[in-house]
Amino acid sequence: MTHFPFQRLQSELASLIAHTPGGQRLPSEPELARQLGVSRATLREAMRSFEAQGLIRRRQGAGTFVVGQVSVMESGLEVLESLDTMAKRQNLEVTVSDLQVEKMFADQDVANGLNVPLGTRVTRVRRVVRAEGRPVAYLVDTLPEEIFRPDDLPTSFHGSVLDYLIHRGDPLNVARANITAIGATAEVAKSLEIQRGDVLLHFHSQVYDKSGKVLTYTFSYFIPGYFHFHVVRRVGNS
Amino acid sequence: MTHFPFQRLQSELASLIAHTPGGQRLPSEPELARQLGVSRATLREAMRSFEAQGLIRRRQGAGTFVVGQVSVMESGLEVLESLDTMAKRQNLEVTVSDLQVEKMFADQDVANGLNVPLGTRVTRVRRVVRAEGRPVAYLVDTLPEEIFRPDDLPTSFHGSVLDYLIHRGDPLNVARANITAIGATAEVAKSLEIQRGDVLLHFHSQVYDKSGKVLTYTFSYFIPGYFHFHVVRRVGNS
DNA sequence: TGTGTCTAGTTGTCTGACAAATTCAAGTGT
DNA sequence: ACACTTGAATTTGTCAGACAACTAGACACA
Repeated sequence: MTHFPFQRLQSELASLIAHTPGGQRLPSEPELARQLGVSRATLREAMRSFEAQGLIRRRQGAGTFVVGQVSVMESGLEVLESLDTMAKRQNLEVTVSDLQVEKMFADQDVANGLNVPLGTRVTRVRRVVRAEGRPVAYLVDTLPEEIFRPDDLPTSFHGSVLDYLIHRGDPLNVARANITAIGATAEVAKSLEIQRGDVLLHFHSQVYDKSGKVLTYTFSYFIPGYFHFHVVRRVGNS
Repeated sequence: MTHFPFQRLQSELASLIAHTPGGQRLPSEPELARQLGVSRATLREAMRSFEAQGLIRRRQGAGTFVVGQVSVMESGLEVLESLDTMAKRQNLEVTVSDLQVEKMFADQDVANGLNVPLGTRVTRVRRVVRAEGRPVAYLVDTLPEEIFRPDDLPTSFHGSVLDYLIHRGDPLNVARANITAIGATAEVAKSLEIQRGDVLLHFHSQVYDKSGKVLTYTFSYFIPGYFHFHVVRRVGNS
């Protein structure tokens, strides 16, 4: 039952990748196919699934490389803090790239997320967070323009909307984060320099002020392995 | 730059799948390849990545089907409750299959997770949770044998270790859950009837009693889309 | 009614080939 | 000595066609 080439192949490939140091090149596809006793087409289908898991990276003309893991960022989800402060707390070097700030009008999704009428003027901030030069997270914040106007950007703005609001003294209260796992969409894949469909941890969250109004509506995409998110759960004794 | 066949193909395939009702069959591979203007080999590589996202399912000899979403289970992570009570709270029908209870000795990972010496006698409970007949979660609980012995299983035991401990009156306190996204391993893929490498939400958690002792060490794997996990985060003003 | 068989259709895999991108060393000119 | 060009070798990306394995439905038969 389990002797389909594809499944056996995945098993052996997983082992090979696990036992190969990060950054090192795998044998070429024709060579690997010969060693594992399958055709190149079948091998490539299996490779595709490992690429989607972020375990390998293929470059035409160069070869297939095993990606190694790096230092992780640890965070308890009960506390709302930016990636930047999270990184600073752990003495990790992170940089921000592809910072974009733009005006737009609320579509249905944004209107729902921010709890504002359709077509409301909003500001959208996108950024890619990198650790050790590689993209590790992609963040998209959307705020009502009355909260955050692109024009009054301080020169010190480094991309963290949350840090900016806190520093500005806004009366933040709580955030609600929805957590799931997804495959990367085209837009996200491009920003994180991965393939469409690669596995990502996804937060979809809102920050409320003390009056219950939504201040920001945020999509966060994290490449697994670089982060350790945890949460403490209390027994529900109703 | 973006006109490589594979990327354009993924885009068009995503659209096709999104616009096809759940449960319906897609055109055959030769037919689709002809329509989209690519070879069948390239089409299959793209298909593989969508299968890994759980959007389609292929059956040799039958065809390729898009999987429709079903009702979701909603849960706040701050409260520790079993999947069963979560489902009952929402009037959802869930069933348990492949329930296995076995004795074993703690390996390095279990010893760390339970904070016990290597080789300690432990009990492991595995089960697959199904909604509407399809697997949606795979749970592996590991407990010291002094806490839970396979022999004293009540006949009413339906798989939830947590419910059992609570009902027995154990002084549970809190749980700590680590959250990440992973590709399915061979074992998990088999249990959840998916492909190795398919994207999953993964919890890796410990339940503590009031004295700080670890009662259970649990691995949970959730197929995305069936669950809505959320957590409330408070602003960290130290 | 039930059962086995046949057949057309579909996915799984293989083979061989060529295109496109990368790398690196040899060569060339200044 | 140094910068640049060229070209061959290597590697991944894509293609075409073929056959095997499997499925579902139609059909004949008891």
